[in-house]
Amino acid sequence: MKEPNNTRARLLDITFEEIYKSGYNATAIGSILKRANIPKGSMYHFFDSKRSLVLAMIKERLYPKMDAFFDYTPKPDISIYKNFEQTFLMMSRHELMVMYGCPLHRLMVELSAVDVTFDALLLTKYEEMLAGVTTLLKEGVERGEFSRDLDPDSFARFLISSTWGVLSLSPTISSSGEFNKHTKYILTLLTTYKRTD
Amino acid sequence: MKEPNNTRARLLDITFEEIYKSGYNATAIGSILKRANIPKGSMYHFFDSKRSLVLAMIKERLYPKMDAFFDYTPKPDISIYKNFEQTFLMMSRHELMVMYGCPLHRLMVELSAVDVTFDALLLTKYEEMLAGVTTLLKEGVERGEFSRDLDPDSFARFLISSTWGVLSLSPTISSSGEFNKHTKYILTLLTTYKRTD
DNA sequence: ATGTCACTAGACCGTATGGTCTAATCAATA
DNA sequence: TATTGATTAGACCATACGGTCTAGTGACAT
Repeated sequence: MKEPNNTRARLLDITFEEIYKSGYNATAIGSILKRANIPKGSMYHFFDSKRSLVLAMIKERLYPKMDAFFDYTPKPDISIYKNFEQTFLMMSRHELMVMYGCPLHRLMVELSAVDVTFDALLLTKYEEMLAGVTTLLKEGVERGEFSRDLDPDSFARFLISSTWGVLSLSPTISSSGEFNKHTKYILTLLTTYKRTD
Repeated sequence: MKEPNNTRARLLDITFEEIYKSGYNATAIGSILKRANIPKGSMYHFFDSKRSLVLAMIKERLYPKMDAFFDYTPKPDISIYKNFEQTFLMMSRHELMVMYGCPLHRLMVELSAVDVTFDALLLTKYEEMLAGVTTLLKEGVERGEFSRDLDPDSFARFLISSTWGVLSLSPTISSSGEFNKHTKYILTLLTTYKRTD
């Protein structure tokens, strides 16, 4: 029996890395193939274009990674505030994230305005993240941890976009320390909505 | 007398627009020339490469525009808080900004990690902005408007990067309304540091 | 009138890139 | 052993792009 063919998998792995680091347009298909030691024929056997290779990479690598990383389920034994705190801590320890920013964001910025298919695909995940963060905040309000003045949806948008903002300055400016200060401000703002009565 | 030759100026104008909308790599030099109705020879008479054309555009168009737009001088008759509020209001009314984000940020994200010359040039302007916002916040602390707990430098970084973050989501997500909510959060956080004693 | 110099004009070139095509492998099955 | 179907291999092609080159053109100075 032929041993499991890992060409497609390796191709997706390396495509993820290259696109993450250099972006879509700046990454030549040839450089991916060279690094992966995979001939062109193989690639065009599995995918019919660079676009569909990257589309598959997004679905089969990027999204699973994000799903494994973020957990939007409110934990009964932990305050929602603490929950956010922990997630930010995890992010700050994720070297790639601090170094290259959020891969979803990078692709959105580069491709959303240009390609409808990418646009739709990437937006879906953004909305999923948004819904997740919103859920957590809603739960916080319902638990009475936060005041009803807190608008979960709009705060979630602020939280995500501002965090993408700092991360997008990497690697030029942003460092782990920079990110931690950012976290502090977000959490301070969140504290503003804590109920004290 | 020959009437003033505006070829170079027009070239820079259109280069600004095209690069702003599509980014550096995605903008072909040919498309700029076509739109401007300028032959290649003219362009290569004034500039020796695409890079130096864009470098000149940054210095002679982008930066002057930013200088004309932002004013970091603390006004004696207006509170620093009000000052920020007004600047955010101006930004929200700037359609291009809300639509395409901050051109400086876009170029930084695309080019900083790649090209040292761009990196240095763009970073300089970022640091200038940062210094400007920091100055305003420092003045606020010195006036006693804000508490000494406010760290001007780090808050300025947060303010800029988070604002770039929302703007970077345009045109897909961000709209004027979105931006206003962002402003609200930033100002709320700033209010946190207001001295009340 | 003529020469000069800044600028215009666009054909042309080399390279990089995405994508195609055909021939070889090779494991599984008949 | 022969056949088949999936996969590998890489030469090859078309195009787009940045950049070069040479020949004009026209205003101004002499």
